[in-house]
Amino acid sequence: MPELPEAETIARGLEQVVPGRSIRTVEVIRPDVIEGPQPAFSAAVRSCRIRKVGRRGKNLVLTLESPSPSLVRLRLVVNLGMSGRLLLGREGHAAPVVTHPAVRFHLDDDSVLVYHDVRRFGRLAAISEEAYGEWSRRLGPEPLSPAFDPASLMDSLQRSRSPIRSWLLDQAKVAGIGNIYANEALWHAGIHPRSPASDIRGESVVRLHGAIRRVLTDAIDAGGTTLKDYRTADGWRGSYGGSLRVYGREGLPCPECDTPIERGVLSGRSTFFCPRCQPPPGG
DNA sequence: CGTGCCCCCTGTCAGC
DNA sequence: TGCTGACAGGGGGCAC
Repeated sequence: MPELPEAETIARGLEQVVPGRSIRTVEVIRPDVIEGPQPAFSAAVRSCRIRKVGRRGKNLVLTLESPSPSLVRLRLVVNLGMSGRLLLGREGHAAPVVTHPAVRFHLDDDSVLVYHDVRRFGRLAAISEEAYGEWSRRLGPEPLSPAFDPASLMDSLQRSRSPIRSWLLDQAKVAGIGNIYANEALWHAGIHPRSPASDIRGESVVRLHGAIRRVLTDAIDAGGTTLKDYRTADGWRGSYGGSLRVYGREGLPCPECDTPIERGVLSGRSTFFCPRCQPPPGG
């Protein structure tokens, strides 16, 4: 669910308020969302000071500093899965959106950071800087960073025959794109979801690069897309849903040419496209 | 390196 | 009203 724009919105919201605060206690309500042994997780993060809240791909990354033995740095990586939320509230004044708390971080200023997850597909991991580096290296480039440019995108696309929609969902290729923004970017670029990655060349690569950036930045500006579960750290909904051109719009007219939007299934997941603006590969 | 298929889990909605 | 099946933003593992 939450993709890059949603994770970015949450990270920005938390970055404004939580750095400098310490974790007083950790309450693990649903141990299955913890990566690895839960006692080790709790012991690792307890008493840590939060230094920074960032993002890598769709994951939230909190940089923590342990007071003992000697200001050891570790990273709290939060993958929100399909229905995860990170909500900041006041102790004893849980927001009404908190119906399925999985982990509560009680901070030293009477606030609580709640990891909330109905389906519990999300995961929380407390890892060393070294392990974080290894994990991060396995992910593709950040699509909004200078490292992601048309030339390197073209290079990467040439090495795969995967349908482009599947290619975009592969976090090792580009980090942070999920099913909503993959479908949206392909519509903006005029590329069919089943087009083999290596068939995308020249001007199409430039259009795809631009479409990915445009869709992601516009979605960040809108605070993300709330279809159902996603909320900002303050519990607000994202408003990019009104800007979706094809996702979830089967049968509705294409905003560009009025042809009804079609829905297909690719690798078991829905894909939406305009059959006229996004001509199928090979015909 | 691909693909499809299954699983994790809960909630919602359409159809009967 | 209730039951059943399909489906949902993610990702990992499996066989082929």
